[in-house]
Amino acid sequence: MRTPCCDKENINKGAWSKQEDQKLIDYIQVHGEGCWGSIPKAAGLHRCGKSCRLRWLNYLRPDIKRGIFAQDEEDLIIKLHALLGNRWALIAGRLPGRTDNEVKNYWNSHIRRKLIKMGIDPNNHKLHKGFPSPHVFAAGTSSSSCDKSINKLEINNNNNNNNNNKISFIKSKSCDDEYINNSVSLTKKETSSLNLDLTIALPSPNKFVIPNNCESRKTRDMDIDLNC
DNA sequence: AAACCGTACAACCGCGATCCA
DNA sequence: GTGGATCGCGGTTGTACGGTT
Repeated sequence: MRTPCCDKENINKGAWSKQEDQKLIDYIQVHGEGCWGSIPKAAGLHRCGKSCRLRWLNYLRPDIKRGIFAQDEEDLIIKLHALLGNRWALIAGRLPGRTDNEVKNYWNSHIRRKLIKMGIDPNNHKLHKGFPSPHVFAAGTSSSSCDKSINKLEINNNNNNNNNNKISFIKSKSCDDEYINNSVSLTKKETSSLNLDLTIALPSPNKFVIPNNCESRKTRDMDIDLNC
């Protein structure tokens, strides 16, 4: 049984006041981030450290870009989600000034709905079978051809050999065809000719395993560079 | 004008990973 | 090697707000 992260008795919850925000900002400006457990007491806040961390990282940090997402940001989120699944922190790491919480919210409130409207299952980026007019989202919006539309991307590392890592683009065959798992296996070199330009740095072979369900967190420190 | 509904987003919660004594 | 503390993440909830009936 874990002990609670904070004493529930004396702890504020819910929306932060301006005064609380200012206290946290002032403290971090002087002492820097980190040691979240001790920050509330030191800053004179009746909040738990976890709440302070969240407030700072998701809202108060000076480098946070607020406001609506640009089209290219949205495209990138879709691409990265196809690649990484619900790894919001990793996705947000590729969007300067955006937080994982913000990306996650934007996905759930905007993109998810949009994909569903387009007949695409947001969970696996596949077209729903029998969807009347599959306006497949383009993996790169610059792509005008449906043939280039990539609906799912899988990475397999079957034999723990970096050189043999295969990146499989599950793509729709054409705009009019029913959706088919038309798996195209490409080596890393071959991907350079696609709109989705991927270079993947592998920290170690056994970290480069993305399970099909993308649930495992064992790959959280995988370093992926996308140049889109 | 009031009630209802849907959306957006801030914040919380629980859990696994990591750190450190 | 072990266990508690802390961190970081993703899922979920709560609520404010705008639009519709």
